[in-house]
Amino acid sequence: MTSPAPPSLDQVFTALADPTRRAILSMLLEDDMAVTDVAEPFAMSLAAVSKHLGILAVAGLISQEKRGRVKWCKLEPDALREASVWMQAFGQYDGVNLDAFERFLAQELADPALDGSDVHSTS
Amino acid sequence: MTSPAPPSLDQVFTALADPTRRAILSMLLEDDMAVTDVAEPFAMSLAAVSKHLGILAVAGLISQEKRGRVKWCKLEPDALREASVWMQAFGQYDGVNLDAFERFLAQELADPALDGSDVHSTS
DNA sequence: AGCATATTCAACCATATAGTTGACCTTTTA
DNA sequence: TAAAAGGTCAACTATATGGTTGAATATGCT
Repeated sequence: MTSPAPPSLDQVFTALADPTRRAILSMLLEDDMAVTDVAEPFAMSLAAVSKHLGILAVAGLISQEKRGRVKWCKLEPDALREASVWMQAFGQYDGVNLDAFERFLAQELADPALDGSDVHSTS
Repeated sequence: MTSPAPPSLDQVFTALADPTRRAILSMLLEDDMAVTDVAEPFAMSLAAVSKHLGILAVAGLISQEKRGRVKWCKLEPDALREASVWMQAFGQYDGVNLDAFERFLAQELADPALDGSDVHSTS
């Protein structure tokens, strides 16, 4: 078998263009999941979700490892970095909202438990 | 005429998924260009390039202004901000809570002035 | 062994996308 | 005023995409 081609920007951006696939990535952000569990919240067939996962895998955004009869899906954030870097070339994001973003992250990472509904409250 | 809907992540990522459109963005990074000049290096019809530019415009990635018979195309890097920040959440911070992040993003995009940062500072 | 579970495969359908060509409208120029 | 230049529109074609269903393939359980 040939070694897999590195994911292209085409594949990464195409994968990200679908809201179902972005939702899947969000789910995998929290934890690794089996295909069936990924599919559960969606109003579409298991086969359809399986296809979406295949597209995400080809794009390098997730990896899939089969243990027993269960195929585990894992977020692979590295693939996003290439695309992110590409985008940075266009953004003069200097002052925009990265300051606010970093403050958000600081709070988020400091105390993920209290982010229920008042993300920006300081209380 | 209705005010244009703000570009969605769908539209931005879909626009970025095509190599021709990414090449166009690269060209516009250097300078504003007329439609005919944008089309010149591509081995496709002017109409096809015109369509690509329309897709980029709907995604908010470029703006188009008609002066005389010439329509000038200008890069609008701000539209990349939302998508880029969305990606950063995956690329760098494993533990980030996406629900909170989405709320942050919604507020940020709705009213950047409210977040207390010096949004337009020239670093 | 036999059945249930987890996942994919294959065939199919509807719609979207990227491209073409030729006609058309508007603006500039001779 | 007539012709050329800059773009878009409309109709069409081919292919890609996202979804379905039913059958097939493994693996695990009793």
